Amino acid sequence: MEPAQAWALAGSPGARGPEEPGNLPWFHDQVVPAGSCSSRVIVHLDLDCFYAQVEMISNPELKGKPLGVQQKSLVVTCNYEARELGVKKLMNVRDAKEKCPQLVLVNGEDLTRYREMSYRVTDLLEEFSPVVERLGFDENFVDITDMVEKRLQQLQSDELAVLTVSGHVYNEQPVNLHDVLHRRLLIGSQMAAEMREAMCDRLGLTGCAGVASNKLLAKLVSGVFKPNQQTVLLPESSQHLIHSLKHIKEMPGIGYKTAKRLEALGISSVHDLQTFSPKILEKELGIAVAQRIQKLSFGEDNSPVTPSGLPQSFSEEDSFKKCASEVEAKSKIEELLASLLNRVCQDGRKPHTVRLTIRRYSPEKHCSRESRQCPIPSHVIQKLGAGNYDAITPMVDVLMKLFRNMVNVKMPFHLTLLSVCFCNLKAVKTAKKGTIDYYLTPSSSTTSHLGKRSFKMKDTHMED
DNA sequence: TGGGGTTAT
DNA sequence: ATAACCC
Repeated sequence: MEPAQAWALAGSPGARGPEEPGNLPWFHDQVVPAGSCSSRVIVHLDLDCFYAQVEMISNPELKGKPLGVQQKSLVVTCNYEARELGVKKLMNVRDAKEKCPQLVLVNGEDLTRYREMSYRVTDLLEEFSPVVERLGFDENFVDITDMVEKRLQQLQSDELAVLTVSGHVYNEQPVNLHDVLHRRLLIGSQMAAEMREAMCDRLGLTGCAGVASNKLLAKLVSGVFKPNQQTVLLPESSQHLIHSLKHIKEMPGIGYKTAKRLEALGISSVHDLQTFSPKILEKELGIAVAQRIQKLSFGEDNSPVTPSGLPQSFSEEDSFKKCASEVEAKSKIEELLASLLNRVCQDGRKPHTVRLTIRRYSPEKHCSRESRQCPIPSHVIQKLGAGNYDAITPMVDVLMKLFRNMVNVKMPFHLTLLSVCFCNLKAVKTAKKGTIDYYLTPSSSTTSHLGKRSFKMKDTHMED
């Protein structure tokens, strides 16, 4: 944990800082009436090399050694010991071994344990505020505006005077305790520290946090001090933060494609994007993208933290060098399906749509995927859940129809990826107590709903 | 380049 | 159904 920073008190009487407004007495509330300003406090939490951390928890003997997590021929992530020896994320296994012959590799193609730990993190954060948005398996946004406001109201004026930051302040900007926005962000930094401490104490995980007034800035600032540290951004430093990006591709929300198109327009820096003609940008990218990314370039992002809740889809995929026959494809699809049925069973909800995705081999060309989807026949949906053994054969039949719809099996083909996705998940009707349905519904008594992420109990005798 | 996810069109 | 984005 970082030591309390000396400049946390830089806004005390006598210290420099932004000029005090008028003749306001110390700690007099500012002109912005409570509750009437729409400024938010957002925290972004980002676990350190998440897969590697999970592996080190699974097998503590790996701790202290350079560790990489391998999927196929890639080291998808690695711990900090490995990074110090030159291993990078998404590095080829051959290059990684060459750089670091002592590198220990574990296979990370099965995401089950990562997914489970990921949801434990989200669940923990939801104890602080229900407004938690997941981003991948290892990042979460939390909107703590309301909690911060409540804590500030509780504070007495003598406590306000000694309010301190937890962790770093971006750009070493002095804190002004007279500024209500600063006060709120400091409380936010303390709550972020509490979240990180809870993650460490209860799950054994370390990570970074960023606290700012919107998602974009919180995410950008969370990565400033790594690993296992946190940073708060005060509003006066937001321009400094966004201009610290060396290229617009580093802006979250500007991906590979958009960056390429912007580059074709001569836009490569944040400043280029800020000053580019909005009209021309709208014509090139469409009004929606143009307006959104140009706002991003100023550090403006009004997108809400959208609670993720339960997942919208479950998918499993496998990539390989070559799949060129229908029987081969069928056996791979059966494998993917077996794992998926287990997951769907545990979730408790039922998918109403299934999708099959393939990637065809093509030399050089950027890999594009094709997919076909269809409703799951209702009689198959009903077979989902219990042992789901009766569901597998009809599901494979459905999937092979989708397969033959995409791939002409009478012609030679060469696939490099297969993926099966269950989506359009619907809650299983829960029969009301006392009704006829309650006593006739077969699955309701084996479903346990302990909070949001319910699960199916393993076959146990049914009482009650 | 893996094995996932989301939203917009 | 695809394309873009995120990790």
